[in-house]
Amino acid sequence: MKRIADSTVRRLSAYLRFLEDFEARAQPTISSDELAKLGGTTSAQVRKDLSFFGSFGKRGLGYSVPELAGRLREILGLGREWKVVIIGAGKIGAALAQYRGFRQRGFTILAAYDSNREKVGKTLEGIPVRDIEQLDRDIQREKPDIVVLTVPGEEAQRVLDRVVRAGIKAILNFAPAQLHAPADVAVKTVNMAMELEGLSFALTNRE
Amino acid sequence: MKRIADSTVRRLSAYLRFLEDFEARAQPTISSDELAKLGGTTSAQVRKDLSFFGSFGKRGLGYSVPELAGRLREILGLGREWKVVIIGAGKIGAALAQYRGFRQRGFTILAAYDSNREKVGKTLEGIPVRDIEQLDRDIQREKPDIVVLTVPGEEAQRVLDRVVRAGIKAILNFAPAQLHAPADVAVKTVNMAMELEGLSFALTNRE
DNA sequence: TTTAACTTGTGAATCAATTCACAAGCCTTT
DNA sequence: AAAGGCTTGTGAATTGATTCACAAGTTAAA
Repeated sequence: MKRIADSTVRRLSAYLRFLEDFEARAQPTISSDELAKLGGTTSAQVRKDLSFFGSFGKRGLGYSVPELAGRLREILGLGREWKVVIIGAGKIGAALAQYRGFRQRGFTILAAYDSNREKVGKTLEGIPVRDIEQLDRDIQREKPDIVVLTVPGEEAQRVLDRVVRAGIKAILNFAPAQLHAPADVAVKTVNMAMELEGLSFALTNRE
Repeated sequence: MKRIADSTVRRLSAYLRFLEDFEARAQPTISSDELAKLGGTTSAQVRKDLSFFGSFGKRGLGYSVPELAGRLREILGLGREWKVVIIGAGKIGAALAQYRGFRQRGFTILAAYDSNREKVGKTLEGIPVRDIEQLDRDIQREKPDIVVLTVPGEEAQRVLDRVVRAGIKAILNFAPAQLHAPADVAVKTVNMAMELEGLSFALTNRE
């Protein structure tokens, strides 16, 4: 299969969100133009994005809302449960642990890990906090699919190396660090400082 | 000035991070190739990124670390203080309020706002939580530069419209919603669900 | 001085993403 | 059954980003 651009996947994700709204309101069909308006893009872009995966629409009519939603869930791999562990039981870890969007989309948080003995044994928004020491063992046993990193920047690469060695293939990183991973491991980084500096740049360089 | 791509600005931000490490270690110069390796890109990319803003290096030698760091701070608009308010004093708001990276880079959090009377009057990690009702008045008086949105998705657009009307030109959005704003308003959205679905896609569509 | 080893800055070339534009298909009305 | 109004799917064209490749400048050593 041809390599799909990251930007395309993000848009598919957005389309699915809109489709779910329409599903809830029982609207039967939607056109590429409607999806485009909602997503701030163009109808050609919407059709091109979908065309990488097949042709799901009816000329003259548009797309069946439930059918397209189903297809997108399939494409995005949302038909199954993904098991997630959070490493770092700080404020960000806590915020993520209570985030409903996780569960809603089939992401189950198994546990959080921390090295702080104060936190271990307690729960974080109902999720057990375990000792980081048992991480490797637990990965063997529970086979999580995704690791969310909310550790300090200095530790992020070390933890990443460790979970990659244990077989993890997908990482969502909130640590402010540039991480390096093998090509077969998907890493997404959310870097607040970078976003803020993007805004600072935009405010500074206005024509 | 020619339009600078978002990806370029993000890389500049990354380069600055590396330069600060080198500054701390008092290394006097650095080459585009070293920066590239750290940032997971190529030396040509580094030089091209910088070339949009001038020529800061010395052939045969590389870049003076403190000079280039200074230039990048200038380009990114980090020479001044940016005033930030957080709207939504929930878990994510709390996580952001305590995030040290903010202050470190000259972003001062003035206040958090919430509609929940329970929270108003208290503090969030040392930051006062104010009634959302006084937001417009406070924006007039304190003139914040950046608004961070951590409200529920359904409310995000309404709050955005409101702060835009009050004159805000930069918004960092954590609500899972597609926001629409006038062209002269910079909006950056951090959408956890989208990142997770990106990982789900990557795990699903592995060749 | 001359030479060798580096490294920048930048047009040109390539690669990638987006937009255009239109034939082809579907539905409704007459 | 024909016409009119929509809307898709997709090659082609365009626009944008990245990579190539090399002249030109710098330093250090001989």
